[in-house]
Amino acid sequence: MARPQSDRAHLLPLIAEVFRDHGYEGASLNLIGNATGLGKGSLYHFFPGGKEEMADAVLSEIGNWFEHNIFDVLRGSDQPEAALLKTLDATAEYFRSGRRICLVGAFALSDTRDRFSFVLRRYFNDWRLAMASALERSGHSPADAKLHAEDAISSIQGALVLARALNEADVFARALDRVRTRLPAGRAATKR
Amino acid sequence: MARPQSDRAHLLPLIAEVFRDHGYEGASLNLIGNATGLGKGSLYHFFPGGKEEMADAVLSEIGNWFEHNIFDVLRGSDQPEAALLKTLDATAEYFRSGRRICLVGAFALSDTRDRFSFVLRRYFNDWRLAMASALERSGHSPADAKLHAEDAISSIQGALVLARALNEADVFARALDRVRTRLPAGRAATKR
DNA sequence: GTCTATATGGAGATAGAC
DNA sequence: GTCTATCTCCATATAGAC
Repeated sequence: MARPQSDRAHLLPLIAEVFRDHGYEGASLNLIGNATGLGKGSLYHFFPGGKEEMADAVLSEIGNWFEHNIFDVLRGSDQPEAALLKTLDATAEYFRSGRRICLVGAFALSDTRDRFSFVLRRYFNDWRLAMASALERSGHSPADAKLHAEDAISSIQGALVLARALNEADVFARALDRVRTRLPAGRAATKR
Repeated sequence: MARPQSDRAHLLPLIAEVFRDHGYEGASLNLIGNATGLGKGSLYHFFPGGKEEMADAVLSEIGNWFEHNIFDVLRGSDQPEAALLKTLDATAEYFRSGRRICLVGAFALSDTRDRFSFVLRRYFNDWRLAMASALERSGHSPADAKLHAEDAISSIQGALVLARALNEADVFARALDRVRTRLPAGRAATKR
């Protein structure tokens, strides 16, 4: 099973994990080399732009994953409430139930923020829009849907911070339970 | 007005701001020197342990600020609901209504996590305990109080992430409004 | 207490053999 | 494609004059 030439896709999850563990600045090429089993020469063969191109590629892959597995599901489903619950499960799995941080969120709080600001903004904005779209179709007003989406996403992000700081992954599970509980309330609010 | 010898307290807010802007790794001694107007020699005079001691001192000062202005108020007040609202206002002011990040949260997501894990853990745990204490005295059950406190703190932290990533400070204001709205609900829940 | 060298290490990045 | 030098730069940290 010959690998296509210049196929760097299989490296991205490995590099992403180094970024998650050490941050952008802390992820040295030595660490990335260890994680991938490649020397610097090979790394620059795959990523001529160096570390910045690696981070770009990693962020792009993360964006694509969410696009396909979360955002598209939220936007496309004709059963928006089922889609919301399904994507929350997928989100929990992605973040390993609170044992894995959100690289995009971490980059937003670090000094890499300016470098990647466009991508960070798009990631969270797309997430908010997609979730709001599902909430609208489940009966919320547009304004209400946006607020609930924002609430859900910041609850998730905050829980990842707190779970990591306290070293209590359960914090994330409890936060996700609250998100699930609050979401369906929107339909009732509209019908009330 | 002679400054006491070896008084490094006035440096801490300046150094804290550099850490907030550039992260621990990104905050070089050159940047810190520029921010404080001191050369490296002077910096090592005040902080013989170098950058790590600076970060320790900064985290310690932040911890003290929250201890006095937030945690003590929450624990000590005989008007717990007023204390909750008052400390939320103080929190909003501290984070400049979403334009300033939480250094402790940022450290929790970066590779400095291990180095400062004890302090990070204590900060968030004390916050949770203090808020839960006030919530209990306002009528929540102990378990319920802990959950509500955890919810409030992760909402705040997540909103700081989101506000920074989206470059929309309003996200933080809206999150804090939701926190305020949810808190008093606890008493009703207990009486129900 | 402040500064200007300076030491030393590791970072990102490149060159070129294989 | 992969590797091993090697380059250059900037980081932390130190020494010692003033």
